[in-house]
Amino acid sequence: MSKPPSVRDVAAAAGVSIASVSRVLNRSGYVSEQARTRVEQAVRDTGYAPNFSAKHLRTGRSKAVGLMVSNMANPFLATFFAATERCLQDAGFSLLVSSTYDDPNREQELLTLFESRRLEGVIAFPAQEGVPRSRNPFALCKLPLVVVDREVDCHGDAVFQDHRTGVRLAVDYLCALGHRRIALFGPSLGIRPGREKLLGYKDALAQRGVELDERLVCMLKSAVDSPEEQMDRMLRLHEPPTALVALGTRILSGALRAARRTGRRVPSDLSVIGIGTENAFALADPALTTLRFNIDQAAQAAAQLMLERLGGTSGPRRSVTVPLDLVLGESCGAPVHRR
Amino acid sequence: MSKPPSVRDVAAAAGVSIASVSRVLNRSGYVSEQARTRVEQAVRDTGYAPNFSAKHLRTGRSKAVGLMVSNMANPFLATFFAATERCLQDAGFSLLVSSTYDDPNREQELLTLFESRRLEGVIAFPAQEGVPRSRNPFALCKLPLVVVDREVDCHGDAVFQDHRTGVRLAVDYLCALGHRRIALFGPSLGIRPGREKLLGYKDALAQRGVELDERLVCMLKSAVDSPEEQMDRMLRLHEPPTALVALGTRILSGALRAARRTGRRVPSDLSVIGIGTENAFALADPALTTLRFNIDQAAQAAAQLMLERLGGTSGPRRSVTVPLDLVLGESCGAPVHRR
DNA sequence: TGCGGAAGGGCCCTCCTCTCG
DNA sequence: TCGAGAGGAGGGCCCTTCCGC
Repeated sequence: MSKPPSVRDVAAAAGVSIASVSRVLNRSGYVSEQARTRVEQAVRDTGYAPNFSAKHLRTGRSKAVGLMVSNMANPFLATFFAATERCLQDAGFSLLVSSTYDDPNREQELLTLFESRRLEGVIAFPAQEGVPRSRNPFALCKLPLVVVDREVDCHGDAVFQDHRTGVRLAVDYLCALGHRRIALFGPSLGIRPGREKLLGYKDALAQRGVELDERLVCMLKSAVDSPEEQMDRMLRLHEPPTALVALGTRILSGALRAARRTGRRVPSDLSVIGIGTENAFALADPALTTLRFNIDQAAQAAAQLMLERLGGTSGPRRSVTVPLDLVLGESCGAPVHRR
Repeated sequence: MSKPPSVRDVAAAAGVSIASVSRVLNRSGYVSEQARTRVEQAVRDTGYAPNFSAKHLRTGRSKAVGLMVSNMANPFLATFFAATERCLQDAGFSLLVSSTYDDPNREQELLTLFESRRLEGVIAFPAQEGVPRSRNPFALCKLPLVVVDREVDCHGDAVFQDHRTGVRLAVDYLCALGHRRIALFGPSLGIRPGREKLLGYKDALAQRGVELDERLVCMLKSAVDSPEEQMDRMLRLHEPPTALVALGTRILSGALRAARRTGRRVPSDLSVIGIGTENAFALADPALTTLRFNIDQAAQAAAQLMLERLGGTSGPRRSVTVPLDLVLGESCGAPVHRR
């Protein structure tokens, strides 16, 4: 457990001053060819690795960015992380990641930790929207910030996914197949993705002249809400839905379970559209028609915005919107009228 | 963009010396009640957050651990990460995570980065086994190390999943249902999980007195290998398999596609067992009988081993083995003889 | 031009001093 | 007079960079 070598050790081994070692390592200033080779040899001999913390203290740059998500077990977030890392590592940045489990206290703590570690910026999926600026840790945080898929009143740049257009396309597709009774299941209206999805649903119905039936809409309020029970309820309506747009993985499997219990088959009795990452539905049979996230695009946009800020770009908030794609499978067909 | 406040600023604001500020913050030494409250107030007023890098430089502890995985988009690894983080954060450690995409060069670079950042330890899923010690970056790395699910010749502690017993249980279950022709699809034999799985398969067959037919075994060599084609081949055998053990998500969906093309139904014509995390197969219909990873257990074991080493435990390598559970669904039944 | 000396960045901790009972 | 509690001064962790030879 001996201490790792420092510049001093390298300088001694190479027979030069520590200043020269630093010059060689950072390729700055004038160094003779001879000194350079001796230093390089000494670095290898001693197994020297420069101490990032000391460097940080001196230069003021930690070369690290924080990523704050609700839960890394969520495949969307995990994939987003992987893609973000790929973008940032070429610029020499490391990524410190942490899950908040949507706990505002944890968000607060984490931002404090990020500030303590003097990270250079933060990319975040905040848990809440509508928190007044004065009590909003994100607004209070002075670090460069990129907020993804949330409307938060703060200085940060923003990346949005175009849930609204995505859902509009999906519902429009079902209308085109002849459906008029289309059930919508989605996440909470408390955050942007849920609100935008509902808007997209309404857009499509309005455009097609289909009347909105509130009984076919279920935007879940908590993780405890049961999509299965809600679907049960809808299927017992006088005019039950002939199509299902289920905008969440857990939501979809719950709703489908209810549908199966009534003996309905996909797509003959019920057309179904889901949402997710590329691999989420590999097992579905028949292949599921899906709204697909463009995760790489979103992550690249976030990383790009961050890198530009870190590079010194100033100016007002910017925002980037990334589309959702409708990928056709075999889970949708024309509606059949039952009695 | 003014510089963040330092202990000096806090000391000035509180009207005490720097040493007293430090004593309050680290609750060490004697501080009067009055001084304490003044310092605490000054910390709030100035928005002071101690500089981790400076602290690290001074104390020699970075309070951070590295995690190296092949690809965070893999749900198993993402869930493992989340669980590891939960264990380490209570002890005040941050986690620096990175994906290597199974590139040994990247592994090497990453270990160098971890050493530069003076991380206190590394938890890793190395890409390769059998690399001689002298050229193995993990053996050469001097940091405390925990290796997960790989047999690597190095000083690190180890966490293993008991693939062998898990697969033995799964195959034995199929044998008990009457199956004798059981197809096995698995990952490469190049790393431990693949080897152990094959051993478990052989264990069960031997125990049940079923002869091993090599034509029913397909351990994929690369991500390009097509499980679909291999399953096709098996289904054209004179005595095709009546059951399928597919030990990978992509593997399973490929093999199932081939089976469906021949008109086989699950479980009447083909019994199926998969492997994965809790949520992986929520959509499968019928519910899939699954070998389930105990990810939390594995992550806790890895974190625990690491924390003990960081706490100063010395001594020889230790290893922990975590079981896989067989979770019954409705995808298995008695075999039907076709002609 | 090429090199070395030295300062300084934020923090912790080891001394040391001072005060009061 | 002495000892215990409280706080101040300063060195050094490792690195970069400004100066000056």
